[in-house]
Amino acid sequence: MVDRRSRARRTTMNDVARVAGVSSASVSYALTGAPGVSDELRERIRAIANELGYRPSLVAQGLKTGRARSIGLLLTDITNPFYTEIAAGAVAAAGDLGYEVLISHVGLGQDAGGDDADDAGAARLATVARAHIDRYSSGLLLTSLLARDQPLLAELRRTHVPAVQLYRRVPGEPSDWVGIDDHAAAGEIINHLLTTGRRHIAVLGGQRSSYASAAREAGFVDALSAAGLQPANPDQGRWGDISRRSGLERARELFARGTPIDAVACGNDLIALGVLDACREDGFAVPDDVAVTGLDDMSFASVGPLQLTTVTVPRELIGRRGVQMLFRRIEGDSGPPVEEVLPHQLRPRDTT
Amino acid sequence: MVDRRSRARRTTMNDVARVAGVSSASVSYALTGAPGVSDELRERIRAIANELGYRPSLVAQGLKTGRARSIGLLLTDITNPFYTEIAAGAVAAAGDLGYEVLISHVGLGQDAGGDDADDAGAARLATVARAHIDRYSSGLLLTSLLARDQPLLAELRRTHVPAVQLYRRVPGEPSDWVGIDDHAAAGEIINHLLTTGRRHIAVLGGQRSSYASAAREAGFVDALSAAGLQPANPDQGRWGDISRRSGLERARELFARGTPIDAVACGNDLIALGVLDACREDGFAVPDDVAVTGLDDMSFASVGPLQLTTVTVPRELIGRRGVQMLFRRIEGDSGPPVEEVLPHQLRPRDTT
DNA sequence: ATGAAAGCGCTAACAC
DNA sequence: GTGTTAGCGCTTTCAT
Repeated sequence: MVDRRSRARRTTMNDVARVAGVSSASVSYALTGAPGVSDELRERIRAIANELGYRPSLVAQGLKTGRARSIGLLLTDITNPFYTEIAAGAVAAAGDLGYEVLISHVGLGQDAGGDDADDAGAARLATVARAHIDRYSSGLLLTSLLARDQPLLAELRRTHVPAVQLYRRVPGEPSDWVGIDDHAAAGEIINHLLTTGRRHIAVLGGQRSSYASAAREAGFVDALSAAGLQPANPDQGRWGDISRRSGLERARELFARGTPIDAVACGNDLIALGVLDACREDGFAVPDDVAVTGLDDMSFASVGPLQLTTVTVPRELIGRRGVQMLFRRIEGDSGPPVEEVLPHQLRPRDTT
Repeated sequence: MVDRRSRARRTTMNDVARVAGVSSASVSYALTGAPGVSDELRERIRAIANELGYRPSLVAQGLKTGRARSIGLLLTDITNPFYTEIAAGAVAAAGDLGYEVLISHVGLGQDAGGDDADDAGAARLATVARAHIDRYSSGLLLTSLLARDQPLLAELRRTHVPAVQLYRRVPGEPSDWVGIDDHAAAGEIINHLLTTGRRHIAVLGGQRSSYASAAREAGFVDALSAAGLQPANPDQGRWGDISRRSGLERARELFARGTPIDAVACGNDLIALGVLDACREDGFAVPDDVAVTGLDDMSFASVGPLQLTTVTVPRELIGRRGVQMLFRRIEGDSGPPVEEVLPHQLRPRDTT
């Protein structure tokens, strides 16, 4: 085996036991703090373990206990700063609880491609999730779930794998979730746009099968309706990926179509940045010719000359609360699903 | 045990063997594709495994083989888009090779705080690295190493844990590395600034103990010297964290000091964004009053009105190559350390 | 207070 | 071609 040759053998609990002249059970007791050894022996064993540079094998421990003492955080796109800010919060909170967070970048397929065409995305996500489970992950933090991921969530529930959804959620699944009131947030954006005199507002949302995106779209449309208006662009143009590229491409189309437009309300910040790219490309002045709004307030939404009007959400807190909710489940709480709505706030800046 | 109660028992290889009426060895052979079973039996076993929803325990596999078939990617700050773009490349490349990438956000201490004061940072990094090792990670991808992390690198070498350094590197350690020619890149920035008529150039670099930051600082200074100039700010003002906050704070100080300055050359993009924030705050026009340059070309360095002059580096490729280099080592290659210098390119944009 | 021993679920000799 | 078996390094009864 390549292994045994290339890798120096680890110091094991048995090595420690041998040197200390005790059984491995005593070593286990001593090191884990369990009762069963005298303080004196405990100290002696600790010293020897230390001396030998012993570190317990988390793999053996995991196999024995069935738990890895780690939680998995699945990121659809690690390149999206909004989610990495959530991740930072999650890691900090888990650290406080003595757990590790192992992050996976799911990649391709999820936020890309058509709305339903990509079962590949669902499959990939499920594969990554199962890999964490097969490593005996104590629980899963899921971001960016789409309707098509419902079977995965159901599987997790059936197999009693603790999981909480962050930000996005699959409707109808009895699962814990932390996020914001997307419908309200979107409404506030529209009202702000209305207040500043905009009337020809195009809507560039996320994926139709994303609950959050759908809620935002509805929030945009409803607020517009309340003012006797409707989006300046047709329904099918309103859905797409929540990426900068998609924002750019859809804005180009929108501008090329020549429909009169004085604002673009985007489903998230990334889309809005793409729209800003398109404005620059096509020579539209923001906000004079056209206003642009985002939603999320990721940190790069406001940098120097770039000052996107958006809705800020407590990113770190989402991560922290998610971890705490997950912990309840890991510890055995089997109460009804908790859905926690965190506060958001409109951030008017320079693009409106 | 909370475990066994709350979690349905997994289907094991033994379950499959029992149902198939064969030994677990045959199941193992059948499923791993090893010889030792007839095609017929193999198929039957596969079908049953499938039927039962059997998935091998990666933990048991790991304990047995000593390898987890996963690689660990340590990110100092998952919130820094430059590194997440590298991460995306690494994940893609590892996927091609049938490995998983488990990402850790090291957090606090690393890129924050003083230069040496924070041994806490080194300790935290080492802890995270060891956690991966104790999970039998096949190898480690390390980013953002500082001089103080040399002991960790030495430990990895001693214990034969394959590791490659991405972008930053600890000098003097015989370890694989992929990155760019920092000194040259910094020089090109200065020459560009000089060409556009700037003469009072302040330098806002990264940490003194970061090899890359030091090389860049030297590149800045050397290019300035070649033109008979020197940085407009004193040496001690040139070092700091590679964060937006640090850029903002140091720029404020710089501007407050009142030294005549017509350009700020930053050690990376994040610092430059902070400087841009300060310019906006203090009413400095960019580039008319002052030019600002970055280094890295992370994707958010150019968005709509934000068009930072910087040096672009092949981010995804760094991740990909890193994984490939790591693989050589995992497969047993024990040749001399490889240092791969990837191309970079000046990207003049609107801040100069 | 301490030790012996039985697994956790898998792989890899080694028998047959 | 197929089965038996001995661990991998731990935790945890159960004896002593």
